[in-house]
Amino acid sequence: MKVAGTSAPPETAPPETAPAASRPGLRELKKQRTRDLLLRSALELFTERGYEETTVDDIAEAADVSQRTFFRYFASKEDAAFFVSRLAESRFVEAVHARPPEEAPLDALRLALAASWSTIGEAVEQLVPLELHMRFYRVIESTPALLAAHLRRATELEEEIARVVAGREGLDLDADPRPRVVVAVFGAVMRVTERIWSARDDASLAALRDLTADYLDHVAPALTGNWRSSET
Amino acid sequence: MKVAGTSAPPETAPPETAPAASRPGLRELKKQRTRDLLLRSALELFTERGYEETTVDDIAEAADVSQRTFFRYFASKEDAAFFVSRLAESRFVEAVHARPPEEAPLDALRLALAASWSTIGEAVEQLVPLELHMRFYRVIESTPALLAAHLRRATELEEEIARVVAGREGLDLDADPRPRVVVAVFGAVMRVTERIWSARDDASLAALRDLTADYLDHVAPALTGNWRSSET
DNA sequence: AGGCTAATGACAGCCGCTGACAGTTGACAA
DNA sequence: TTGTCAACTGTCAGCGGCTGTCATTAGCCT
Repeated sequence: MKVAGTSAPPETAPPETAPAASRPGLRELKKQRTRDLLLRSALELFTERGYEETTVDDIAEAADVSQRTFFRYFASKEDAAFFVSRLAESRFVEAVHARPPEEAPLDALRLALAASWSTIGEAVEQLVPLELHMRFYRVIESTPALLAAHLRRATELEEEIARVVAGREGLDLDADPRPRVVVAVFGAVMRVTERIWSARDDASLAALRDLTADYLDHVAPALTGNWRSSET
Repeated sequence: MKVAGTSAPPETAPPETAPAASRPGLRELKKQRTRDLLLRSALELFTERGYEETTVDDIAEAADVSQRTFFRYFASKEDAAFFVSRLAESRFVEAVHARPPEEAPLDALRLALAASWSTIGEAVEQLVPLELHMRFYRVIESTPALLAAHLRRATELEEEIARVVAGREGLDLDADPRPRVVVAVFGAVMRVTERIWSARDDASLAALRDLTADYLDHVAPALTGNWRSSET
């Protein structure tokens, strides 16, 4: 039986890193460096050997710290794996917020996505090479445990976005099914796209962007009646 | 690093149980009983104490076998948790297969679902009390690790159904995005429904059935333009 | 009855993860 | 500068999920 720890685990983002901006300080700098090093070491090992084949000890050793220290920076091995993704997702959420409220919900989501690609790319690059992050997506798709975690995180993100959409439209999220339904549909198409993309050769962000745009165009036609009477 | 075992793990369904039908035999009978007992013990403990709070040792002890034996029947703790779900899902897949090919894809999925509820209920009851299975759904929704696994399994199921849909329509699954898109949309609505349902009081199968039907009616309206100009 | 083989239990060990404790090292004031 | 405090870290021990190994048990078949 696992009990809730008395100490505060990092979970998603270390809250104590906040005052770093005011005045870095040698201590904060070292922490930042250790975390970045752990992060890069982890992603590199994951993409080279595979996620399951990489032990936390391997990562810690690559970053010259103890295994215990790894777990002081990341709540779990999985937490480290999705650290960069969290950044990217928050950019998308911001983009949705920024959409003018007169746009229809599904359009707003599409346009927010289109607008945030470059921002996402830049944000990722601050942390790790963009190409490394993109390659890691293939590891996610091909590793059951990671894919499962990815999907769960995706639904959490969808809930957050559904709240934004409901707010835009002035609706009660629990009374009206439509916000969650549109967002779920949007998310579903995104995940189908990710999957197809990760199975292909071109692992670039541009390829993902284009494929996503293409698939989103097929949502409406795919839902209407008889496919055989209309052209592809 | 985990290595692939030399022995064959059960994974999803024990393949050696196949010849049981020809002539049960005392051996097969005992195996069946042990597996059923492990399954029920697991689900009961999961719903009573929670999934994380139940160790495999607890389950094994409740079924009077060693922990090692548990892992001979189920590939993992998670595998046991979803054993019943697998049964239910296979019934749904069969129902999709049975739909007349002239129905539009989304209609076929809806009608297959509507047609399979009772079949699913019966199939589940063969294995464990239906009410136990329904209660366990709430555990799934409230346990991150289980929810993640559930979502991953759901996407695998969607891939299978997408193949069926593509077959019905005579399309190449990898060339035409529409089969995967409809199925993904359908699945997305299903998961939203499950979530809402599990948060409510009425944990009955009938409640899930009605809620699902209701939400599926909202798919088309939710995707079209301006919500404020049309009624809820 | 006796041999064959599947099923089981007992044991050891890996890996993810956590609590506890002690040692080290920046931060900050006297 | 120096001393104190708090933060960061390493070490160690231990739990739970999971697997390989091997000896033992128990159904099956002649």
